[in-house]
Order: sequence, then structure tokens, then C-alpha cells
Amino acid sequence: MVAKKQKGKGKKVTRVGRPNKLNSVNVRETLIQAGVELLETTSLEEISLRKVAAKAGVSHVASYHHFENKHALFSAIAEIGFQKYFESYQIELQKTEQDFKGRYRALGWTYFQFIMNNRQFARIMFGGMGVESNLNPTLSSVSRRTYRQLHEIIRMGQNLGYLEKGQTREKTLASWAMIHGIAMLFLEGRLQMKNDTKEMEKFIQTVTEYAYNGMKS
Amino acid sequence: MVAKKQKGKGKKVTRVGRPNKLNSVNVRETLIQAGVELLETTSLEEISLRKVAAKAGVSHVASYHHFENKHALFSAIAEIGFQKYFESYQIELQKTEQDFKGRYRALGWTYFQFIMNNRQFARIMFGGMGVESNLNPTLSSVSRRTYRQLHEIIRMGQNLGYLEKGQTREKTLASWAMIHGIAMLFLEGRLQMKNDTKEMEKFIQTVTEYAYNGMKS
DNA sequence: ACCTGAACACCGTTCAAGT
DNA sequence: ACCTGAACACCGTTCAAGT
Repeated sequence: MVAKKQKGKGKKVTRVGRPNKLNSVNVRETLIQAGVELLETTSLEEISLRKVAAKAGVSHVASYHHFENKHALFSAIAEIGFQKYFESYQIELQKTEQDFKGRYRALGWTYFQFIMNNRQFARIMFGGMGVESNLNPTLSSVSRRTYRQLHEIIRMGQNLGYLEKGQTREKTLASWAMIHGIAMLFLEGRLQMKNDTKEMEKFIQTVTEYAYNGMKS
Repeated sequence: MVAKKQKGKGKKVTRVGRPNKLNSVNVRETLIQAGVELLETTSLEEISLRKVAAKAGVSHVASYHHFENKHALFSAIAEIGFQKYFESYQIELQKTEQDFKGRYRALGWTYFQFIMNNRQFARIMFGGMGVESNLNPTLSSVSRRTYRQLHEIIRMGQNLGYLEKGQTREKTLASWAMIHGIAMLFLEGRLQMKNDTKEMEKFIQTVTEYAYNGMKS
């Protein structure tokens, strides 16, 4: 159903990546890329190591030469998602005022928007598979990076007198959790909302305001 | 590996429920109960319809006479989790002052504590399987009940002058999301914390305070 | 070193047969 | 009406064999 068939006919169907001379680095990245593309059309539940391999044009066993198991392969796919997210934050930052409130709001809005616009990615990134992500060193470093980004902004706000001093960790977590929680509730389908970007932005802005008000000095 | 074997020997091994005369209602509930028990010892990833059926002492096909598919069975298991949660909230309410702040804090703390103390349940309840829960009428009614409980408290706070009037929905979601988000981040292993109940309670209290402060009048 | 087909032990779901 | 074994089309993982 996916691809496969047709061994050496020149018509490679939906194979991903360069057509020939796949060295091993190539295969690893072709697998990841195939996973990323498959994720766009297939729900996380339906995706499988075998389908990714088929899309990549290699035997499914080949995956085990580059990844320890299915989780490792899927984590690598999720990692691409985190890269995309960090990039989108950088882009959003360009468009925003560089003061504390601008950056604080930009981070929350980017976080939320990315999850809404990349639901499949979000599902693979945020433990949809029961992955305890602290078991994966890369993912946990990515979590720390997210944490540190926000932590830095909070600290900036404290230094500039916008936020009350002290309890920086608590304030960081509270801010992160609020946005994360809203995104997760939407993602799980527990909340409905008009799919209107303007309205969503306003909503996130309101909520961000609550958090900011609750922590200001 | 699980149970099964031994047809009519009187030694029913690990079968769940009453030993004989299973009518169909019985089988349905035996399956759910078996799922609940299995959840205590098996990760959500490893659990399967077949294992639940084996634990219940019926053929795995029997499940299809009572549930449309695997999701329906698992949703029924998740529902038990929600019942347990609502009960624990009632119990917590007894121990708490009935004023606004007491109820507001009790709800958040119960929500968080339940998830921490019932991680397997939480995983099956909160979309661990990629279940878009709005597709399941019972689950979505449970979501609405959670929402309404909090909504009522917020409204009470507004009427008593603790919270600013207006934007009740936004305030409800912000409060819910913050606690939910923290619990999810812990559940996914993205945050570490000493497994110290007192410390956790203090942390939740601090965060609840931020939310409260941000929305107060 | 890397890839492969075959095999293994599992899945969820369907079907035809039993009572 | 309800339960069953057999069968089907899938899984993830391992193994022995190929280059």
C-alpha cells in the first residue's frame, strides 16, 4: 500500500532521498526524513517502523543498524519537530518587540501555535507514545533548552522589575505549564474552539496576562 | 504467560471476577475490572486487548460482543479512572474549608495528586493512546464535568468578589491548564522533582497562588 | 560494516461455527 | 445472544546468511 515493489526499474515510486549510493549516514537520515513525511499523512497510531522503512525504500530490518529500536527511531523524528519549533521561535522573535513582555508573549504564542499547526509532530514530541522522555538524552536536553529559554526570560523580567523576585523556578514552571496545558487539552480534543487564529491569539494573550499579573511585583 | 490454560479444573489461576455463571453484563464488567488490575502492573504500551481478555478468563474475541473495538474497551477502563478521580475530589473537599480559596486549592491539588498517584490511569485517561477523546461521548462528558466543577468555583469566586468579573471561560481554562500542564510535564518525565508530598503540595500551592493573583479583582 | 529474507512471538479484527 | 478457534493482515525484533 505504501510503496515498495519494483526493484530496479528506475521508477522509484515514493521513495525518499537520493536515488542511489546510499551510504549508512544516508540511510539513517533517509529513515528520519521518511518518518517526518509519513507523519504528515498518517496518525501516530498508524505509523510503524515497517512503514517508515518502506517509505524510505529499505528493508525494515535496516533500521536496526541505525537505531536501537522503534523508540530510538521515533525519538529522532520527534527531534526534528523540536528543531522546527526552535526555528519558529527564532522567527517569531524577529517580529516581536525585544522587551520583556514582548518576548514573554512571543514564547507562549509560538509554543501554542506550533503545537496547533503541527499536531502530528506534537503528538510524537509530547509523550504520545508513553515515552518517558527523560530516558532519551537528546529529548531531555531539548526539554532543558525549552526550560532555560523561558527561565532566562523570567529572570530578565525579574531584573527589570516586571516580575517579583525569587521563586524563579516556580514562575518558570507555572508559565510553561499554563501554555503547555492549554495546548495539550486542545490536542487531546478535550477543548473545542473556533479554529480562528486571531481569536486563539487573543485567548493566549489573555491567559498570558493572568500569569504575568499573578507574578508581577 | 498471563493466565489461561486449564479449562475446567477448578483452579482458575488469576482469573478475575466470579468463578462461574458469567452472564454478559458480568463479562463486560469482568473485562473492565481485568483491565484496571492489569493497568497496575503493566505499562500502557504493553497492555493489549488480548491480555485483558486473558486476565478476564475469556477469549479475546468475546470483547467484541461488549465493546466495539480496543478503544472502546480502553475508554471504559479510563472511565473508571475518572470515577476514582471524582471520588478523591469529594474526599478532599471534606477535609478542606468550604470557602472559595479552600475549594479552589483543593481542586487543583486533588487533580495533580491523583495524576501523580495514578500514573497508569492518568496515561490511559489523558490521551496517551492518541485518542481524540471528543470522539468518545462518555469521556467528553467527563471532560465537561471537570470543566463545570472548576467553572462553578471560579464563578463563586467572582460573585464573592475574590476574582475579577468577566471572562469566566478564560479564567476556568487558565486555571485548569496550569495544573493539567504541570501534571503532564511530570507524567511525561520532562520535569524532575523530589518525590516529597509536602514539597509538591507547597509547589502546587505557590503556582495556584500565581493563578489566583493574576485573576483577582 | 551494512543489508536482506525468513522466522518468531505478538497484535487487533473478522468470520464461520458452535450453544 | 453470546462465545469460540481459526484465519488474516499487520506489528517489532532476532537470526543466519549474504556482500
